[in-house]
Amino acid sequence: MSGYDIKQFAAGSIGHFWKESYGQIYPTLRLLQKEGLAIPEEEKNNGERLRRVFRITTKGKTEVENWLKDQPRPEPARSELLLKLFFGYQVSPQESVRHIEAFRQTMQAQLQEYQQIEKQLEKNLSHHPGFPYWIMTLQFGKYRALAYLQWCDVSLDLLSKNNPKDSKLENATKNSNQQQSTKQEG
Amino acid sequence: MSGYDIKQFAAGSIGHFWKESYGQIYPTLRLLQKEGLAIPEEEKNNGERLRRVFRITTKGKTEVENWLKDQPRPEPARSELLLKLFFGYQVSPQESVRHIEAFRQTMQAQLQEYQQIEKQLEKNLSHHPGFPYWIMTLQFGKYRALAYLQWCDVSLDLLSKNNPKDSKLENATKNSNQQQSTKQEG
DNA sequence: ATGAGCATGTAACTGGTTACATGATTTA
DNA sequence: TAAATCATGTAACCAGTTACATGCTCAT
Repeated sequence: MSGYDIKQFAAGSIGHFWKESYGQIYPTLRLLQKEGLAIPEEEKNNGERLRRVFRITTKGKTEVENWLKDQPRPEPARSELLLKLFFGYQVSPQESVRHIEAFRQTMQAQLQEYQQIEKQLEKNLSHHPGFPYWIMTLQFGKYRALAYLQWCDVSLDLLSKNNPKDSKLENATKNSNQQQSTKQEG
Repeated sequence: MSGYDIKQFAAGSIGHFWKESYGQIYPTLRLLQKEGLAIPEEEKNNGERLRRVFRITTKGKTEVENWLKDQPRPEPARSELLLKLFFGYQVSPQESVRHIEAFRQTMQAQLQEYQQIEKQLEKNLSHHPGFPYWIMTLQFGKYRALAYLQWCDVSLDLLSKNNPKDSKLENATKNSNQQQSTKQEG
């Protein structure tokens, strides 16, 4: 693939749990070449656009396999949302409510996206050997999104109990599209 | 607080979703001082150890409040676990099973830790205005851990169906402490 | 012709970790 | 007396993003 291809592929497949920028991809491609893990194909320059396509070497493949077997590093825990909620008592509770509601919407959107991708996958690639693995990564996102949605509900509840002044007002005033049930099929 | 204090406090409170290193803390403290957001107290040097204690200014406090109100940035999505699982079909399925089992253990440990912290909090700080906010951040971790545990179960199931050769062998051979039920009270 | 998309890349910067250097005090 | 912990900090490095520069091609 070319650097551009890699970016496109990543965005359309692993995009919901991994992103790469060109500033990372192009220099890395050079590095892989220098280390003999990838080789450039003959540049298809004749008439067409310049495209620097790389191909993985056998050395590169074994390197990938070893990397796949290595224990993955844990995700660095850094949630700005939780950080702001932790100190939320220092400002009005509405501020925390706002954060959680925004987060809730993001999760709801994510969940729907996952469900759509899953349908597409099932329709088009259910016989690919990668299929169960791809489904797993999607399920991961779905389980997480559902859990977060539930958490949003109990947290909003907790905050409104803690700050009963606006709870009636808010319910009457707002277009309550966050009042939807969280219960869904896994 | 001093830089050391901040590190200690962070580890013991927001530690499960935010970490800071000295390499970050000490230079930042200087920066805050230069910007008038924090001022150093008189150094308690007399007889005792050198301690550079800082205090927040009123300007600093309003800055904090504004920051608390600002929408938190979304967490950068980068899961090495999912990345390795996504390409898992390129190596033996046992490799993916290993990753998931390791992850499962981590989540189980995390869940227990959260539950312990929650008990401690309830015992000692249930009347602090911050209490509901701190509970919320803990609940976040609990909901997530439970969801991940469920995901581990269905994923291990999926992989063993997909690769039925070892499923019987494995079940008989291993000390199956991962066979525990995931069902727990939220 | 104008803008979207194809395609390459670099430079500056930001955020953050790790390793190191130093030395006092407390505890086993 | 050895190790843990208190306490300060810096330098080097690593990972990663953002903004920029360039220019072609294709569809409207």
